[in-house]
Amino acid sequence: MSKYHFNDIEAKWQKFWAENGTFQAENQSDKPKYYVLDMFPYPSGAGLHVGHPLGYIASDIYARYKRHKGFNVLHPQGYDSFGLPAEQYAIQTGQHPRKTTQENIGRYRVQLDKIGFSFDWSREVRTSDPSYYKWTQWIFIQLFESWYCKTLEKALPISELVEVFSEQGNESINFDCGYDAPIFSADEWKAYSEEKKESILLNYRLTYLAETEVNWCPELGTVLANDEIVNGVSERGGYPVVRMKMMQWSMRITAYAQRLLDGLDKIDWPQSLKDTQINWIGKSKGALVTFNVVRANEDLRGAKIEVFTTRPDTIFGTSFITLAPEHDLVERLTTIEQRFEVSKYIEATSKRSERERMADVKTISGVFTGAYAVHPFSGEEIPIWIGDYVLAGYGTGAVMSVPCGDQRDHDFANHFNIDIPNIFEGIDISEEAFVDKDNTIIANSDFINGLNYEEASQKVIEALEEKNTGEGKINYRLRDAVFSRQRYWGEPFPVYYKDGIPKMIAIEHLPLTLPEVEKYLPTETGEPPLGRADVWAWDTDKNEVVPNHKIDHETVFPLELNTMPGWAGSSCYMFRYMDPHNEEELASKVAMDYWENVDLYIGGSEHATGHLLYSRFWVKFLYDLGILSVDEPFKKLINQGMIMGESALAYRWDYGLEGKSEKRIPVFVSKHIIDKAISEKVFLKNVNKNIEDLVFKLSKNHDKLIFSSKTKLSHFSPIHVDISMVNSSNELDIEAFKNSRLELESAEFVTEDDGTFKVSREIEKMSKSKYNVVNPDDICEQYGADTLRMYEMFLGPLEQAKPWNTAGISGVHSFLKKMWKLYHSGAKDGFNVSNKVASKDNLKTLHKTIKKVEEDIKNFSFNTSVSSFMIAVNELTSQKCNNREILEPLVILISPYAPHIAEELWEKLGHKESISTAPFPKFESEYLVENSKEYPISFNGKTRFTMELPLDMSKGDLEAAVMAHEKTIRYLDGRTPKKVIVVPGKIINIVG
RNA sequence: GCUCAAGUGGCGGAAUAGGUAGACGCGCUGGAUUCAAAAUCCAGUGUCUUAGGACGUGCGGGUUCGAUUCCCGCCUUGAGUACCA
Repeated sequence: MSKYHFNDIEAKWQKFWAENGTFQAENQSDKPKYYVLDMFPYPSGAGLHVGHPLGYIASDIYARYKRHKGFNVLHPQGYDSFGLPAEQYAIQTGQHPRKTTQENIGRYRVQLDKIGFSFDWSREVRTSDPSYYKWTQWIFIQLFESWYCKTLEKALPISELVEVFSEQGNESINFDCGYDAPIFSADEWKAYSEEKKESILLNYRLTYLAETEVNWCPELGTVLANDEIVNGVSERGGYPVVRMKMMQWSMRITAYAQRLLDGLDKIDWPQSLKDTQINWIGKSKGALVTFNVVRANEDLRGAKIEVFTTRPDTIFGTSFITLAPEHDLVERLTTIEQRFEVSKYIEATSKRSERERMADVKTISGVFTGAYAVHPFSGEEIPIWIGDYVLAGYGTGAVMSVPCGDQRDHDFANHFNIDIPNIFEGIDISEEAFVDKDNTIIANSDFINGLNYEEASQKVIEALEEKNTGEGKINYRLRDAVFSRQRYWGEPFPVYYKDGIPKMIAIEHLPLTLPEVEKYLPTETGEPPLGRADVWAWDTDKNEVVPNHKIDHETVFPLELNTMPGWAGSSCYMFRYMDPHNEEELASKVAMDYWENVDLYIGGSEHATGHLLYSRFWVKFLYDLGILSVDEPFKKLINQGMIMGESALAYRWDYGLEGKSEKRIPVFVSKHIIDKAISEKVFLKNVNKNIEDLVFKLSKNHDKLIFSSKTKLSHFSPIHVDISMVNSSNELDIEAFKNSRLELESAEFVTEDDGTFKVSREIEKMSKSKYNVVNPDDICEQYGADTLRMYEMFLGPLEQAKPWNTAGISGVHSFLKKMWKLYHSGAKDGFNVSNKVASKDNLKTLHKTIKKVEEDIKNFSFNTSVSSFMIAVNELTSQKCNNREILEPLVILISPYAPHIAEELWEKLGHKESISTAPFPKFESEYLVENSKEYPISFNGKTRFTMELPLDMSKGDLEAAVMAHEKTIRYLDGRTPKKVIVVPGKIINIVG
């Protein structure tokens, strides 16, 4: 009987698919389209581990399934190949990031190919290719040439805005995007200098250059967007981040805040991910209230402070106003008497890093400005304070403090002995603020007494608008996204500067390719790495890049030195796949109209507030421009869970040995001995004889190893051990471990009585530094790609995080061997499939499996369909089934999961074409209700009658069958049930 | 603190419009085959048991003929978010 030689089979079919372009998608077809996409990988130097392909396997199964169902499937893959790791490697080694990136891509491709994905590689994109980033630059220019009209709620060409300005000024323009434009007339506009016009327009553009407060990471030498910061440190590397002002390009994503929220209703994404985006956008409804300043510094009288509040109903509880330390008015507002205190306070707060400020939310700090503002309704004078609990970046950077209704205001007022007026009916606010707005009845508040939150808020807003001292306002937490990075390995901006005004390079001259530099570090003067390029100036006559020394500010101008952030290249790549070689357009209209958007997108949830938000923003923008016919990039999204590594830890005795590292012998103690010492509180040397020997050895080296009844796990340091040195019983290969690192050569090991050394296990993220990485290449080599694919699915639900456990793979592997055998048993020399008519049992097994597998694929419940395959093959084996009628559809069923073995068997079954588009088998319910059997029907413990019921009848059919006997079924008290639910042998539900 | 998700054998996990709990796999036990091993195959495997059953899906209640599933209150774990006025 021929054996299952998976290595040969897999190599054969991978070659076949590549040579025949089996998975190349056509941009025109009579078939319906389906677009399946993975989040493309960043090709890191470490290569793939078994966790990376999880999502790719799932999407591949779905793509292959859809091909069987008669769809024209687009399933491309590419590389997100600009980014920090390659650049940092370049800084360390001097190697060009292009080179290392290319090498890494090469390694990725080999690894991916071994797993047998049905990617259409003819459509591959790389974000660092000039032919690709040409279109990233092109989109940037489109954004620059557009502004967002709030009246129409869409982006419009900036040229139309210029027309309006020169015809009627800007008074009628509804912009409302964080820029208070000074009003000008048409005549004034025409009289402005070119420079002035440009600087005004810059405030309207969807990408704009502005002095913004940014998150500067000194270690990385670059600014970071909000989503690139986690817990106050950089996401990559965990370096501190400080806030500072810099001239930066920004993306006006805030213009799209509402549409980004609304769009979530139309797309099929996990609710948790939608929640994350909703939270990030952070819409809140409230009011803008203007307080007039009185009793301030002489020259500031009559100034206005705007505050944003979500609780306009509590306006009569305002007993002070608090400004963020960074607020514009702070310096000018402060009275002479308070000037010293205030500047001291501002200096102290500015020194604190973002992280310190976040970590230390309990400490209340602030300072009085000496100034007062007047309450818009009561006319009372209210003190103006400064406090760092008010954030400059949210709302207006100033709040009306209502200590009775907000805990932070309450704490602040208590701390500084400020009045806490009570405006709530029957509520005691002496201890803490009353924040429950749903149960609020307002009191002591003039015209809103007795009203609830809803009514009072509305009345206050009406009154504010009437008095022209405020208005209803919706505020968003979302900030505009900083788009400049002071890095080398990213897309260059297609921008040059003429008299300090940014100008776009004409589209026909793109791409503007990344210049060569000698070093990848910032310049000595603190400019970004592109400041080192010698050939980085734009000649507006020749329309090309020329050496810097030719800059004359007449026809040759300096180019932008920043590059674009990582998310620039990933925001629209899904459209480039539709027509990746098009040199005239991002993709042809025909291709984009045909493929529309991604039907199924699979990737990690860590991109919730980055890529997945920015991508939606750019797509909505391109939709406004009429370039795209869809305004969401991804119809359905699935977040695959992470596959975790199972780290092995050996415990090193460290207690009481601090500071003696130079002469210390590392001593490792087996896990069970430690556990025993801890749980039984025994002296360790009583546990195991070889500890005494060890103590003796150590004492010669003037160290002492003391285990006592007070031994704790924290007295040991867990050291990561390479998982290849540990067997499935958690026993360490001591020799291999000793030889793995120089400092372990002399190490001593306290072993179990049987001489073994046990490690403990911990589930952690897979990473090289934890020595817990499992390489898919090894698995493919040992078990085959089909086994890897099925096992990764079998591990558990797709969305769930789960540990990798190589031990379990044998079950899936032996299933494939059994599957192979099904087609080969009985004949000495190989393939043995008969044309006999299949038995009822055979057909039952087949159709049961078709039903289950198709349901599972539709529900993305791939783990359970692997179980169904196993059951099917076991049943067919014991039925001695080798009928073509059964085995041919069976191999199609399994081909999305295990495509190589399926192709091989398909060929052996006599087919010339690839199995990939063979029609998916049809489920016939008749085969499942063929057999029937006598069942006793009983309820309330008593047998009532027996009736003949089909073995695998659906629940509904069973019910119907019993309903026919309805009259004979009675409760013990004689009532007749309305509905009877039955499973074979038992009545299980009587409703009546 | 807030939001969300999840707690089922030794392990990964099945099963929810409420209806035979523990599918399937790993592991373990016994057997066949083998000089032996690997591989393969067969049987068993939630707990207790007086062998008839009894008890079992984090804990405590509730609804129901019936609850892993629904409701209320806890506990635990994980994820996200965090002075957002």
